[in-house]
Amino acid sequence: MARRSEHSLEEIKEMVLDAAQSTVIEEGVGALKVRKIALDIGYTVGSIYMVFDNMADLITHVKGRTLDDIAAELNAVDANGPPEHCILALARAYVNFASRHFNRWRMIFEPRSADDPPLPGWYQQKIDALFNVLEVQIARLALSLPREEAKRAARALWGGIHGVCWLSLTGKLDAVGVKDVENTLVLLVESFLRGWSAAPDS
Amino acid sequence: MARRSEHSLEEIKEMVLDAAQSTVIEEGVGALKVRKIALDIGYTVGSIYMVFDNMADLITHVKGRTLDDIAAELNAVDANGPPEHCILALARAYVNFASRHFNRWRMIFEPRSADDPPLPGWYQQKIDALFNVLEVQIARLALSLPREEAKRAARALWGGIHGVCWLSLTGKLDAVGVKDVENTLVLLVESFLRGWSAAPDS
DNA sequence: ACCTGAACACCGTTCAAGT
DNA sequence: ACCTGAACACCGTTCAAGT
Repeated sequence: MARRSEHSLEEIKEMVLDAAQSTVIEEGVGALKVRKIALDIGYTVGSIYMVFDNMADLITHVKGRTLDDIAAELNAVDANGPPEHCILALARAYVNFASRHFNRWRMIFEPRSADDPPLPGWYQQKIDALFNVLEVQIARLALSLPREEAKRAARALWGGIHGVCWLSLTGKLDAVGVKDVENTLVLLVESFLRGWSAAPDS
Repeated sequence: MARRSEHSLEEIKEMVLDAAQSTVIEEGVGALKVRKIALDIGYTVGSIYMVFDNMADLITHVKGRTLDDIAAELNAVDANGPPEHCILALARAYVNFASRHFNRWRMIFEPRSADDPPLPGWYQQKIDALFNVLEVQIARLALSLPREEAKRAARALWGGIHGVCWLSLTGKLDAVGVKDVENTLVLLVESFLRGWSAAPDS
Protein backbone atom coordinates (compact mmCIF):
# COMPACT_ATOMS: atom_id res chain seq x y z
CA MET A 1 0.00 0.00 0.00
CA ALA A 2 0.87 3.69 0.06
CA ARG A 3 1.86 5.48 -3.11
CA ARG A 4 -0.75 3.76 -5.23
CA SER A 5 -1.24 6.57 -7.71
CA GLU A 6 -4.17 4.82 -9.24
CA HIS A 7 -6.09 8.08 -9.29
CA SER A 8 -5.13 11.73 -9.48
CA LEU A 9 -6.07 14.01 -6.63
CA GLU A 10 -8.80 15.51 -8.80
CA GLU A 11 -10.19 12.05 -9.41
CA ILE A 12 -10.16 11.19 -5.73
CA LYS A 13 -11.90 14.47 -4.98
CA GLU A 14 -14.67 13.55 -7.41
CA MET A 15 -14.91 10.05 -5.98
CA VAL A 16 -15.27 11.45 -2.47
CA LEU A 17 -17.92 13.90 -3.63
CA ASP A 18 -19.83 11.19 -5.45
CA ALA A 19 -19.75 8.83 -2.50
CA ALA A 20 -20.76 11.58 -0.07
CA GLN A 21 -23.65 12.63 -2.27
CA SER A 22 -24.89 9.06 -2.56
CA THR A 23 -24.90 8.69 1.22
CA VAL A 24 -26.78 11.96 1.64
CA ILE A 25 -29.37 10.87 -0.90
CA GLU A 26 -29.91 7.50 0.72
CA GLU A 27 -29.53 8.27 4.42
CA GLY A 28 -29.33 12.04 4.88
CA VAL A 29 -26.51 14.30 6.08
CA GLY A 30 -26.58 12.63 9.46
CA ALA A 31 -25.08 9.48 7.97
CA LEU A 32 -22.11 11.27 6.43
CA LYS A 33 -18.93 9.92 8.10
CA VAL A 34 -15.31 10.01 6.96
CA ARG A 35 -14.78 6.35 7.61
CA LYS A 36 -17.79 5.40 5.53
CA ILE A 37 -16.71 7.58 2.62
CA ALA A 38 -13.21 6.13 2.76
CA LEU A 39 -14.61 2.60 2.73
CA ASP A 40 -16.93 3.42 -0.17
CA ILE A 41 -14.15 4.74 -2.40
CA GLY A 42 -11.60 2.13 -1.37
CA TYR A 43 -9.18 4.46 0.39
CA THR A 44 -8.50 5.15 4.06
CA VAL A 45 -9.54 8.07 6.23
CA GLY A 46 -6.32 9.98 5.81
CA SER A 47 -6.83 10.24 2.06
CA ILE A 48 -9.99 12.29 2.47
CA TYR A 49 -7.87 14.98 4.10
CA MET A 50 -5.60 15.13 1.06
CA VAL A 51 -8.45 16.58 -0.98
CA PHE A 52 -10.63 18.37 1.58
CA ASP A 53 -9.66 20.52 4.55
CA ASN A 54 -12.17 18.83 6.81
CA MET A 55 -15.75 17.56 7.00
CA ALA A 56 -17.22 21.07 6.89
CA ASP A 57 -15.30 21.79 3.68
CA LEU A 58 -16.51 18.55 2.13
CA ILE A 59 -20.09 19.32 3.09
CA THR A 60 -19.86 22.80 1.58
CA HIS A 61 -18.79 21.24 -1.73
CA VAL A 62 -21.64 18.73 -1.68
CA LYS A 63 -24.01 21.64 -1.09
CA GLY A 64 -22.36 23.52 -3.95
CA ARG A 65 -23.19 20.68 -6.31
CA THR A 66 -26.81 20.78 -5.20
CA LEU A 67 -26.97 24.51 -5.82
CA ASP A 68 -25.62 23.92 -9.32
CA ASP A 69 -28.25 21.29 -9.99
CA ILE A 70 -31.03 23.57 -8.78
CA ALA A 71 -29.68 26.39 -10.96
CA ALA A 72 -29.64 24.06 -13.96
CA GLU A 73 -33.30 23.14 -13.49
CA LEU A 74 -34.33 26.76 -12.95
CA ASN A 75 -32.47 27.84 -16.06
CA ALA A 76 -34.19 25.08 -18.01
CA VAL A 77 -37.60 26.70 -17.62
CA ASP A 78 -38.72 28.90 -20.51
CA ALA A 79 -37.82 32.49 -19.66
CA ASN A 80 -39.51 34.19 -22.58
CA GLY A 81 -43.21 33.70 -21.92
CA PRO A 82 -45.33 36.09 -19.88
CA PRO A 83 -43.40 36.89 -16.67
CA GLU A 84 -46.23 35.63 -14.47
CA HIS A 85 -46.07 32.24 -16.18
CA CYS A 86 -42.31 32.11 -15.90
CA ILE A 87 -42.41 32.89 -12.19
CA LEU A 88 -45.00 30.19 -11.59
CA ALA A 89 -42.88 27.76 -13.55
CA LEU A 90 -39.84 28.65 -11.45
CA ALA A 91 -41.77 28.05 -8.26
CA ARG A 92 -42.91 24.67 -9.56
CA ALA A 93 -39.43 23.76 -10.66
CA TYR A 94 -38.11 24.61 -7.21
CA VAL A 95 -40.62 22.53 -5.29
CA ASN A 96 -40.17 19.67 -7.74
CA PHE A 97 -36.45 19.63 -7.20
CA ALA A 98 -36.94 19.83 -3.44
CA SER A 99 -39.27 16.86 -3.36
CA ARG A 100 -37.28 14.72 -5.79
CA HIS A 101 -33.98 15.43 -4.03
CA PHE A 102 -35.31 15.93 -0.53
CA ASN A 103 -32.23 15.05 1.53
CA ARG A 104 -29.83 17.00 -0.66
CA TRP A 105 -32.12 20.02 -0.72
CA ARG A 106 -32.79 20.03 2.99
CA MET A 107 -29.09 19.77 3.67
CA ILE A 108 -28.50 23.22 2.15
CA PHE A 109 -30.44 24.84 4.93
CA GLU A 110 -28.89 22.99 7.81
CA PRO A 111 -27.88 25.49 10.47
CA ARG A 112 -24.11 25.83 10.54
CA SER A 113 -22.44 26.10 13.92
CA ALA A 114 -21.67 29.63 14.98
CA ASP A 115 -17.90 29.25 15.15
CA ASP A 116 -16.99 27.49 11.91
CA PRO A 117 -15.56 29.65 9.10
CA PRO A 118 -17.83 31.77 6.87
CA LEU A 119 -19.00 30.40 3.54
CA PRO A 120 -16.48 30.83 0.71
CA GLY A 121 -17.12 33.38 -2.03
CA TRP A 122 -17.79 30.83 -4.76
CA TYR A 123 -20.58 29.40 -2.62
CA GLN A 124 -22.27 32.75 -2.07
CA GLN A 125 -22.07 33.37 -5.82
CA LYS A 126 -23.97 30.18 -6.53
CA ILE A 127 -26.72 31.38 -4.19
CA ASP A 128 -26.81 34.79 -5.83
CA ALA A 129 -27.15 33.11 -9.22
CA LEU A 130 -30.30 31.36 -8.00
CA PHE A 131 -31.87 34.57 -6.76
CA ASN A 132 -31.01 36.25 -10.00
CA VAL A 133 -33.18 33.92 -12.09
CA LEU A 134 -36.29 35.09 -10.27
CA GLU A 135 -35.17 38.69 -10.07
CA VAL A 136 -34.91 38.87 -13.86
CA GLN A 137 -38.52 37.81 -14.24
CA ILE A 138 -39.72 40.23 -11.57
CA ALA A 139 -37.84 43.00 -13.36
CA ARG A 140 -39.58 42.07 -16.64
CA LEU A 141 -42.86 42.39 -14.82
CA ALA A 142 -42.25 45.96 -13.76
CA LEU A 143 -39.85 47.56 -16.19
CA SER A 144 -40.51 51.08 -14.98
CA LEU A 145 -39.74 50.30 -11.35
CA PRO A 146 -36.31 51.01 -9.88
CA ARG A 147 -34.05 47.97 -9.70
CA GLU A 148 -34.15 48.07 -5.92
CA GLU A 149 -37.91 47.56 -5.88
CA ALA A 150 -37.64 44.52 -8.11
CA LYS A 151 -34.91 43.15 -5.91
CA ARG A 152 -37.00 43.52 -2.79
CA ALA A 153 -40.00 41.88 -4.45
CA ALA A 154 -37.81 39.02 -5.62
CA ARG A 155 -36.51 38.50 -2.11
CA ALA A 156 -40.02 38.53 -0.67
CA LEU A 157 -41.29 36.07 -3.24
CA TRP A 158 -38.29 33.74 -3.12
CA GLY A 159 -38.56 33.70 0.62
CA GLY A 160 -42.23 32.93 0.34
CA ILE A 161 -41.76 30.14 -2.17
CA HIS A 162 -38.99 28.59 -0.17
CA GLY A 163 -40.91 28.87 3.10
CA VAL A 164 -43.96 27.10 1.72
CA CYS A 165 -41.74 24.32 0.39
CA TRP A 166 -39.88 24.01 3.66
CA LEU A 167 -42.86 23.90 5.99
CA SER A 168 -44.72 21.58 3.64
CA LEU A 169 -42.00 19.10 2.83
CA THR A 170 -40.60 18.85 6.34
CA GLY A 171 -44.06 18.21 7.67
CA LYS A 172 -44.42 21.37 9.75
CA LEU A 173 -47.44 22.04 7.60
CA ASP A 174 -49.95 19.24 7.29
CA ALA A 175 -49.83 19.15 3.52
CA VAL A 176 -50.45 15.78 1.98
CA GLY A 177 -48.53 15.45 -1.27
CA VAL A 178 -46.49 17.42 -3.76
CA LYS A 179 -49.65 18.33 -5.66
CA ASP A 180 -51.02 19.93 -2.50
CA VAL A 181 -47.82 21.89 -1.98
CA GLU A 182 -47.97 23.04 -5.59
CA ASN A 183 -51.50 24.33 -5.12
CA THR A 184 -50.46 26.27 -2.03
CA LEU A 185 -47.49 27.66 -3.94
CA VAL A 186 -49.66 28.76 -6.84
CA LEU A 187 -51.98 30.50 -4.40
CA LEU A 188 -49.06 32.34 -2.83
CA VAL A 189 -47.42 33.38 -6.09
CA GLU A 190 -50.61 34.41 -7.89
CA SER A 191 -51.93 36.36 -4.93
CA PHE A 192 -48.60 38.08 -4.37
CA LEU A 193 -48.17 39.07 -8.00
CA ARG A 194 -51.74 40.31 -8.31
CA GLY A 195 -51.44 42.32 -5.13
CA TRP A 196 -47.98 43.61 -5.94
CA SER A 197 -48.87 44.96 -9.36
CA ALA A 198 -51.92 46.64 -7.83
CA ALA A 199 -49.86 48.36 -5.14
CA PRO A 200 -50.85 51.99 -4.51
CA ASP A 201 -47.31 53.23 -5.19
CA SER A 202 -46.60 51.36 -8.40
CA MET B 1 -21.98 10.84 46.70
CA ALA B 2 -24.93 8.93 45.24
CA ARG B 3 -28.38 9.21 46.72
CA ARG B 4 -28.12 12.93 47.32
CA SER B 5 -31.83 13.66 46.99
CA GLU B 6 -31.15 17.38 46.98
CA HIS B 7 -33.60 17.81 44.12
CA SER B 8 -36.66 15.95 42.92
CA LEU B 9 -36.60 14.42 39.45
CA GLU B 10 -38.88 17.22 38.27
CA GLU B 11 -36.43 19.77 39.59
CA ILE B 12 -33.51 18.08 37.89
CA LYS B 13 -35.47 17.98 34.66
CA GLU B 14 -36.02 21.72 34.86
CA MET B 15 -32.36 22.31 35.69
CA VAL B 16 -31.28 20.28 32.68
CA LEU B 17 -33.70 22.14 30.43
CA ASP B 18 -32.54 25.52 31.76
CA ALA B 19 -28.88 24.66 31.33
CA ALA B 20 -29.45 23.27 27.82
CA GLN B 21 -31.39 26.35 26.78
CA SER B 22 -28.65 28.65 28.06
CA THR B 23 -26.05 26.80 26.05
CA VAL B 24 -28.19 26.96 22.91
CA ILE B 25 -28.69 30.70 23.39
CA GLU B 26 -25.00 31.38 23.89
CA GLU B 27 -23.38 28.88 21.52
CA GLY B 28 -26.06 27.24 19.40
CA VAL B 29 -27.34 23.66 19.24
CA GLY B 30 -23.94 22.47 18.10
CA ALA B 31 -22.52 23.13 21.56
CA LEU B 32 -25.11 21.00 23.34
CA LYS B 33 -23.28 18.09 25.03
CA VAL B 34 -24.37 15.81 27.87
CA ARG B 35 -21.13 16.28 29.73
CA LYS B 36 -21.42 20.05 29.62
CA ILE B 37 -25.01 20.01 30.84
CA ALA B 38 -24.06 17.67 33.67
CA LEU B 39 -21.21 19.95 34.69
CA ASP B 40 -23.44 23.03 34.52
CA ILE B 41 -26.07 21.59 36.85
CA GLY B 42 -23.60 19.93 39.20
CA TYR B 43 -24.55 16.35 38.43
CA THR B 44 -22.89 13.65 36.33
CA VAL B 45 -23.75 12.35 32.87
CA GLY B 46 -25.76 9.40 34.12
CA SER B 47 -28.23 11.69 35.86
CA ILE B 48 -29.34 13.27 32.61
CA TYR B 49 -30.62 9.86 31.54
CA MET B 50 -32.79 9.62 34.64
CA VAL B 51 -34.96 12.47 33.32
CA PHE B 52 -34.62 12.23 29.52
CA ASP B 53 -34.55 9.20 27.25
CA ASN B 54 -31.63 10.53 25.27
CA MET B 55 -30.22 13.65 23.63
CA ALA B 56 -32.92 13.71 20.94
CA ASP B 57 -35.62 13.66 23.61
CA LEU B 58 -33.93 16.49 25.50
CA ILE B 59 -33.64 18.55 22.31
CA THR B 60 -37.31 18.02 21.51
CA HIS B 61 -38.21 19.43 24.94
CA VAL B 62 -35.97 22.46 24.48
CA LYS B 63 -37.69 23.06 21.14
CA GLY B 64 -41.07 22.66 22.84
CA ARG B 65 -40.21 25.48 25.20
CA THR B 66 -39.30 27.70 22.28
CA LEU B 67 -42.61 26.93 20.57
CA ASP B 68 -44.39 27.91 23.79
CA ASP B 69 -42.51 31.20 23.93
CA ILE B 70 -43.34 31.99 20.31
CA ALA B 71 -47.00 31.16 20.94
CA ALA B 72 -47.01 33.47 23.96
CA GLU B 73 -45.69 36.39 21.91
CA LEU B 74 -48.10 35.74 19.05
CA ASN B 75 -51.01 35.55 21.45
CA ALA B 76 -49.90 38.83 23.00
CA VAL B 77 -50.65 40.80 19.82
CA ASP B 78 -54.06 42.46 19.67
CA ALA B 79 -56.41 40.15 17.81
CA ASN B 80 -59.42 42.47 17.63
CA GLY B 81 -58.30 45.18 15.20
CA PRO B 82 -58.73 44.96 11.43
CA PRO B 83 -57.56 41.51 10.33
CA GLU B 84 -54.96 42.99 7.97
CA HIS B 85 -53.38 44.86 10.87
CA CYS B 86 -53.44 41.80 13.07
CA ILE B 87 -51.76 39.67 10.42
CA LEU B 88 -49.04 42.26 9.90
CA ALA B 89 -48.53 42.44 13.63
CA LEU B 90 -48.22 38.64 13.80
CA ALA B 91 -45.59 38.69 11.05
CA ARG B 92 -43.64 41.37 12.90
CA ALA B 93 -43.92 39.50 16.17
CA TYR B 94 -42.57 36.37 14.50
CA VAL B 95 -39.55 38.00 12.93
CA ASN B 96 -38.85 39.90 16.14
CA PHE B 97 -38.80 36.69 18.13
CA ALA B 98 -36.61 35.03 15.52
CA SER B 99 -34.03 37.81 15.60
CA ARG B 100 -34.02 38.22 19.38
CA HIS B 101 -33.78 34.47 19.99
CA PHE B 102 -31.92 33.49 16.85
CA ASN B 103 -30.23 30.30 18.01
CA ARG B 104 -33.29 28.93 19.73
CA TRP B 105 -35.52 29.78 16.77
CA ARG B 106 -33.19 28.34 14.16
CA MET B 107 -32.88 25.15 16.21
CA ILE B 108 -36.57 24.37 15.66
CA PHE B 109 -35.97 23.91 11.95
CA GLU B 110 -32.88 21.77 12.20
CA PRO B 111 -33.30 18.75 9.95
CA ARG B 112 -33.83 15.64 12.05
CA SER B 113 -32.12 12.47 10.96
CA ALA B 114 -34.29 10.14 8.93
CA ASP B 115 -34.19 7.23 11.36
CA ASP B 116 -34.90 8.78 14.75
CA PRO B 117 -38.43 8.45 16.15
CA PRO B 118 -41.28 10.70 14.95
CA LEU B 119 -42.14 13.83 16.88
CA PRO B 120 -44.43 13.19 19.86
CA GLY B 121 -48.05 14.32 19.75
CA TRP B 122 -47.67 17.10 22.27
CA TYR B 123 -45.00 18.64 20.05
CA GLN B 124 -47.15 18.59 16.93
CA GLN B 125 -49.95 20.19 18.93
CA LYS B 126 -47.72 23.11 19.85
CA ILE B 127 -46.99 23.65 16.15
CA ASP B 128 -50.67 23.47 15.27
CA ALA B 129 -51.40 26.08 17.93
CA LEU B 130 -49.00 28.47 16.19
CA PHE B 131 -50.64 27.99 12.81
CA ASN B 132 -54.03 28.48 14.36
CA VAL B 133 -53.30 32.04 15.48
CA LEU B 134 -52.83 33.14 11.88
CA GLU B 135 -55.63 30.99 10.55
CA VAL B 136 -58.12 32.71 12.86
CA GLN B 137 -57.20 36.08 11.40
CA ILE B 138 -57.37 34.83 7.83
CA ALA B 139 -60.79 33.41 8.56
CA ARG B 140 -61.93 36.79 9.93
CA LEU B 141 -60.79 38.33 6.67
CA ALA B 142 -63.01 36.12 4.54
CA LEU B 143 -65.95 34.99 6.59
CA SER B 144 -67.92 33.74 3.62
CA LEU B 145 -65.15 31.48 2.37
CA PRO B 146 -65.08 27.78 3.27
CA ARG B 147 -62.78 26.88 6.14
CA GLU B 148 -60.52 24.92 3.81
CA GLU B 149 -59.79 28.02 1.74
CA ALA B 150 -58.79 29.98 4.82
CA LYS B 151 -56.61 27.12 5.92
CA ARG B 152 -54.79 27.01 2.62
CA ALA B 153 -54.26 30.76 2.60
CA ALA B 154 -52.94 30.61 6.15
CA ARG B 155 -50.49 27.90 5.14
CA ALA B 156 -49.30 29.89 2.15
CA LEU B 157 -48.84 33.05 4.17
CA TRP B 158 -47.24 31.38 7.18
CA GLY B 159 -44.86 29.63 4.83
CA GLY B 160 -44.10 32.92 3.15
CA ILE B 161 -43.50 34.78 6.39
CA HIS B 162 -41.30 32.05 7.72
CA GLY B 163 -39.35 31.76 4.47
CA VAL B 164 -38.53 35.45 4.34
CA CYS B 165 -37.38 35.34 7.96
CA TRP B 166 -35.28 32.26 7.34
CA LEU B 167 -33.51 33.39 4.19
CA SER B 168 -32.97 36.84 5.65
CA LEU B 169 -31.76 35.95 9.12
CA THR B 170 -29.52 33.09 8.06
CA GLY B 171 -27.92 35.32 5.48
CA LYS B 172 -29.10 33.46 2.37
CA LEU B 173 -30.69 36.74 1.43
CA ASP B 174 -28.46 39.78 1.57
CA ALA B 175 -30.73 41.68 3.92
CA VAL B 176 -28.96 44.07 6.22
CA GLY B 177 -30.85 44.38 9.48
CA VAL B 178 -34.12 43.48 11.12
CA LYS B 179 -35.70 46.68 9.81
CA ASP B 180 -34.89 45.55 6.26
CA VAL B 181 -36.39 42.12 6.88
CA GLU B 182 -39.49 43.76 8.32
CA ASN B 183 -39.92 45.87 5.19
CA THR B 184 -39.63 42.80 2.98
CA LEU B 185 -42.14 41.02 5.21
CA VAL B 186 -44.61 43.90 4.99
CA LEU B 187 -44.28 43.86 1.21
CA LEU B 188 -45.02 40.14 1.11
CA VAL B 189 -47.97 40.24 3.50
CA GLU B 190 -49.61 43.36 2.05
CA SER B 191 -49.21 42.20 -1.54
CA PHE B 192 -50.50 38.73 -0.73
CA LEU B 193 -53.54 39.98 1.15
CA ARG B 194 -54.40 42.55 -1.52
CA GLY B 195 -54.06 39.96 -4.27
CA TRP B 196 -55.85 37.25 -2.33
CA SER B 197 -58.94 39.34 -1.58
CA ALA B 198 -59.07 40.35 -5.25
CA ALA B 199 -58.96 36.75 -6.46
CA PRO B 200 -61.31 36.05 -9.38
CA ASP B 201 -63.00 33.15 -7.57
CA SER B 202 -63.67 34.84 -4.21
C1' DA C 1 -34.13 4.92 45.20
C1' DC C 2 -30.88 7.93 43.66
C1' DC C 3 -26.54 8.88 41.69
C1' DT C 4 -21.76 7.97 40.27
C1' DG C 5 -18.15 7.28 37.02
C1' DA C 6 -15.71 3.83 34.47
C1' DA C 7 -16.41 1.51 30.20
C1' DC C 8 -17.93 1.07 25.47
C1' DA C 9 -18.57 2.11 20.71
C1' DC C 10 -18.10 5.64 17.64
C1' DC C 11 -16.70 10.12 15.83
C1' DG C 12 -13.33 13.78 13.20
C1' DT C 13 -8.56 14.84 12.76
C1' DT C 14 -3.48 14.30 12.82
C1' DC C 15 0.85 12.64 11.53
C1' DA C 16 4.90 9.47 11.84
C1' DA C 17 5.92 5.76 9.10
C1' DG C 18 6.00 3.20 4.96
C1' DT C 19 6.80 2.70 -0.29
C1' DA D 1 4.71 12.27 -3.46
C1' DC D 2 1.11 9.51 -2.15
C1' DC D 3 -1.20 6.82 1.19
C1' DT D 4 -1.70 4.15 5.44
C1' DG D 5 -3.48 3.24 9.93
C1' DA D 6 -2.52 3.82 14.74
C1' DA D 7 -3.26 7.39 18.02
C1' DC D 8 -5.72 11.21 20.09
C1' DA D 9 -9.43 13.84 21.93
C1' DC D 10 -14.13 13.88 22.20
C1' DC D 11 -18.86 12.25 21.75
C1' DG D 12 -23.60 9.76 23.46
C1' DT D 13 -25.08 5.93 26.13
C1' DT D 14 -25.02 2.09 29.50
C1' DC D 15 -24.86 -0.08 33.82
C1' DA D 16 -22.50 -2.34 37.78
C1' DA D 17 -21.36 -0.48 41.97
C1' DG D 18 -21.92 2.50 45.83
C1' DT D 19 -24.83 4.73 49.65
